[in-house]
Amino acid sequence: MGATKTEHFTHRQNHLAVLAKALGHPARIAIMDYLLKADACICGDIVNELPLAQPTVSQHLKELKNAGLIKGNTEGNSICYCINEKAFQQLQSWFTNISAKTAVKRSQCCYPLK
Amino acid sequence: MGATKTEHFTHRQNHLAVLAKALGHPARIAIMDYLLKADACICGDIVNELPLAQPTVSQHLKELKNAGLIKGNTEGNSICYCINEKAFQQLQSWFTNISAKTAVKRSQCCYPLK
DNA sequence: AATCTTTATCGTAATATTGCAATATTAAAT
DNA sequence: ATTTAATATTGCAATATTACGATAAAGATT
Repeated sequence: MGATKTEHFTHRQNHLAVLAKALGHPARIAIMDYLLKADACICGDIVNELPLAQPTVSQHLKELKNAGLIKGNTEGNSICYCINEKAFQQLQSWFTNISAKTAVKRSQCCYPLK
Repeated sequence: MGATKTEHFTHRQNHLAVLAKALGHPARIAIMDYLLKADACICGDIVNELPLAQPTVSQHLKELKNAGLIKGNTEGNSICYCINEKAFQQLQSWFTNISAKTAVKRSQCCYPLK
């Protein structure tokens, strides 16, 4: 026991979970924030922006990259990172779907007068 | 070591991470899917819908509830669940923000000809 | 070539998550 | 009051994550 039973779920469910899981750490949210804040992609100084040791940041970047949320481009001896729009579109379309559906049943759901 | 260093990040970053983390498991995506699929909130039969033992499902529901993503309403000896729209709006607005910003710099970012 | 800079990997300790059997709890039904 | 049904909690084993020091790798600089 202990390992997630991915085989019981759909490919889509597993994929959404992988994306969400990758964003499920404040350091990785902070990385995304930083990539967004900048006007262009970020080359090199992500480590200095975070309150974590370099190996830890490297590990977080790797996880975001494995999930497909960011792209990295070697530029000399440093690496330029930016957000991978496509992965975010998948998440966003799911959220849009949820918002649309919950809006429909908002009034009738869960806390009726009874 | 081993524990997430939440104190180094902003409240907003930690909160977004909590929401994303709660969605970072296929069983919990499946629960959300099921709550969405139904026309109204779901009373009672979530356990039967998932390929996991009852205590495991109960635990996943608890995590979604703790994160604020779903609401549970006791109805006799069963519980009615539905999605908490507000929590999703926070995530969605973040994603919308990301999409808008990445669209702007799409062409200039990360894989220049060079 | 030696050195510096940047990023990755290894190893490891601390902590968290996942899953479930067993058991408890709570309310309905008999 | 017992029994039944639905959900929660406890306890525990297996596995995963987090963090970082030490070290490696790869390109830039001198």
